Amino acid sequence: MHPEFEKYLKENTNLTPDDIHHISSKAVGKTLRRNELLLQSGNVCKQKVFIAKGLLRTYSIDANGNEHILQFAPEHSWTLDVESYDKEIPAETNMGAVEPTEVLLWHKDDFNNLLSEVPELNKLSQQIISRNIYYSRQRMLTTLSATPEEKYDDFIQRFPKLLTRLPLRMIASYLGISIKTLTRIRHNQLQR
Amino acid sequence: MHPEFEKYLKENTNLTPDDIHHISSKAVGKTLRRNELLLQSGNVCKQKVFIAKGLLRTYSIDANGNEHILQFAPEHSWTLDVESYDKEIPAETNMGAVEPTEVLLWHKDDFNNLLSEVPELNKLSQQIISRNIYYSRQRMLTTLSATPEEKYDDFIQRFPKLLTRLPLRMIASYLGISIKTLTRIRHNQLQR
DNA sequence: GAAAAACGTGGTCATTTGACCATAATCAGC
DNA sequence: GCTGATTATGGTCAAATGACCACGTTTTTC
Repeated sequence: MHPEFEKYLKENTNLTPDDIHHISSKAVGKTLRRNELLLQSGNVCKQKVFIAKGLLRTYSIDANGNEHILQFAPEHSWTLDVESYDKEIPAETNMGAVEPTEVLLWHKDDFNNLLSEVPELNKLSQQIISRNIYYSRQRMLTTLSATPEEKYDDFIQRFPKLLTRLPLRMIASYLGISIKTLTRIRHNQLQR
Repeated sequence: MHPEFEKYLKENTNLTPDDIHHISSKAVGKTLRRNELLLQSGNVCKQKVFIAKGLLRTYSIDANGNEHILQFAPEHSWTLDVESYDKEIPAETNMGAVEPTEVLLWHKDDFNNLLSEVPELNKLSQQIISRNIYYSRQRMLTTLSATPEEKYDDFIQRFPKLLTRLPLRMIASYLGISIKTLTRIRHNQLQR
């Protein structure tokens, strides 16, 4: 049904084939073109999103029109605007495709049913939440303590596969530094 | 038994007096002097912490000896090093008292038992986790997008009561700006 | 495959920021 | 209440950073 997703579950959980099909059967697939939005600021995030292929980003736009990227979600990861999803309030962020992307979507009600029907899915879900918490903390610490160059190096270490798929300005936006600073760093690193 | 804590639960949950006493009975109280550490980097965080009175901070020290503050936890809030607590691995952060502080501590096993025995406590716990997630996101966004002055103003708005209890250098450390920048901002704001 | 859009880099310059130091005021602890 | 430690502020200066602009290259898109 959704082969990439089933492969992901097979590799990352102890779910039975039956459960996998059950979960999979509640999902709706969607294809996004480059730059297409999956969630627009002001709308409520009503779905859990699994990225089967491609790359999404979550970002917000400030008063000066500058984008600030909160998250990248590549294939085999999940994303959503938690607060909007939980509280059913308008999102303050946008979610868009960095490159052509295929996602699976579950409506909140369906997913909640699955969570109570399938304990192993619940466990996976908790794991993902935990990992996000740990990483957010780490990211905050890096943001507070590292120099721009250290942030960039950390990014490369952590997301080596994203490096070539993202325009530099998005990396800069994710790291909270200007693109000028980033090209300067790259320039200096080439010298060595 | 622990009047501040019981007051907190009475005001913030629907727990029955019996449950409240039950939860309270598993807690151990501890008094911290100013600057005393509750958790030291390298040790495992084995307890959930409720602050009955006073103010804790969670911070890490970087290679240059600079402190970076991840969290302030004033009275009637909870804290812990999540990753260390969950995985039972050494913490990379310190937790110390900013001012004389009284805390309640629950050992992990005891707290887990309480969570399964008392559904309403579980609900509270989930709420607290959710709020932390929402706030972390917001903080990251502010950190990425705001000017130092905006960060400071945001801090005042969000934690008006902490302003007078914290040395400026800790606010600067929390905001990720130098104390020099902070005094400059304050100087400018006085002029107006 | 051609036109248009997006991208990475570099130059210049003004501004912001931080490091270091000194000083006066305030606070903590006995 | 006194003493020593901590704190907030300000000066100076160097370095880092960002805004703006231009240009050549690469990538999209139709």
